[in-house]
Amino acid sequence: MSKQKTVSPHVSPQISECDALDDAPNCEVHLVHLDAVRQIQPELLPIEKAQRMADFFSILADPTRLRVLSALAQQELCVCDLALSLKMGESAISHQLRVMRSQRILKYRKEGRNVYYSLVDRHIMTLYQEVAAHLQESDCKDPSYQ
Amino acid sequence: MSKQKTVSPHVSPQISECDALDDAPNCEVHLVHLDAVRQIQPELLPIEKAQRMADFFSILADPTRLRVLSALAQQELCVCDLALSLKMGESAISHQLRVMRSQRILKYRKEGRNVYYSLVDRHIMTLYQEVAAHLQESDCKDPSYQ
DNA sequence: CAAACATATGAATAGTTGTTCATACATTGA
DNA sequence: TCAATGTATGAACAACTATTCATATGTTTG
Repeated sequence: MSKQKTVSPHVSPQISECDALDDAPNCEVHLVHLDAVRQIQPELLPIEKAQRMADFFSILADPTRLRVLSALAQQELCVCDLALSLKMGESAISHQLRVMRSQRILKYRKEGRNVYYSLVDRHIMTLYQEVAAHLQESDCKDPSYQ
Repeated sequence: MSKQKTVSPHVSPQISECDALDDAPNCEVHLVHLDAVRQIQPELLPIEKAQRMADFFSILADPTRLRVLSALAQQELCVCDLALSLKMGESAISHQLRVMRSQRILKYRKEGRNVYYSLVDRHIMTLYQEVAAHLQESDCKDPSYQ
């Protein structure tokens, strides 16, 4: 994660001459809604924060990791338990566990030659369940929500 | 999205001879916790569902899309407004809007030659805020939660 | 100590993603 | 109708991701 991509490497030429937005109202923009653009500006998620949030969501954007989480939501398990449960190689699982460890989603505990993983907290599961509910809804195409 | 990757194309050879897990307790596994593996099995997120959830989280796993959402959380905006706000090309924005439209996160409304986008509902923003809170917490490294 | 085992890690590969460029489509106004 | 404008889209490219294989590290047991 934390893809460290060059932050906006190419600003589009279409707007590059107009980047002094905050203090240059004499900008030669054609027909856009400058008032609206200025209004939302202060609440706009800054790039750095957006990147951190995206990194976090990226963790959950993988079916293998979600399945691991669904297993660990029930009880702590070691790598080979998880590999057997998901019918995947232990190396693949270990790699994914490291990803989740690095974002403080999982913690681990060594006991002999086994390493037992578990969830850091239930926060993730709340998200997990909310999205499950959301998907259920949109499957039913029920427009009555909100 | 919906990467249509071949569902578990290569089962690891380490466990391939042991895939009749549910009804073959005479499996020659070495030291794993077979009882635990069996316990969690019924609650394990199935691959297909995991894939759909992952697709959904993928939408939120991009800083540009998160920034677009933070803008549209305030008011509906047309493509060029968003492009100007984020200082990005209109094509890039349009591509991202399509992604979010396809997952029913955004809806749009045409008015003349402008297309105004807005959030389908506030559900997404709830997730957004929960993750923001989570990141705040883990920044502070406060272990008192849960 | 050596062998077996559990896990971790690095390199390599195939697949996916996001932006750009070029272009097409649709709407408006002259 | 033609030119200008706003948006959409396809192809191409670079960057990133997840799995696999091979190997390394550390632990237990004989």
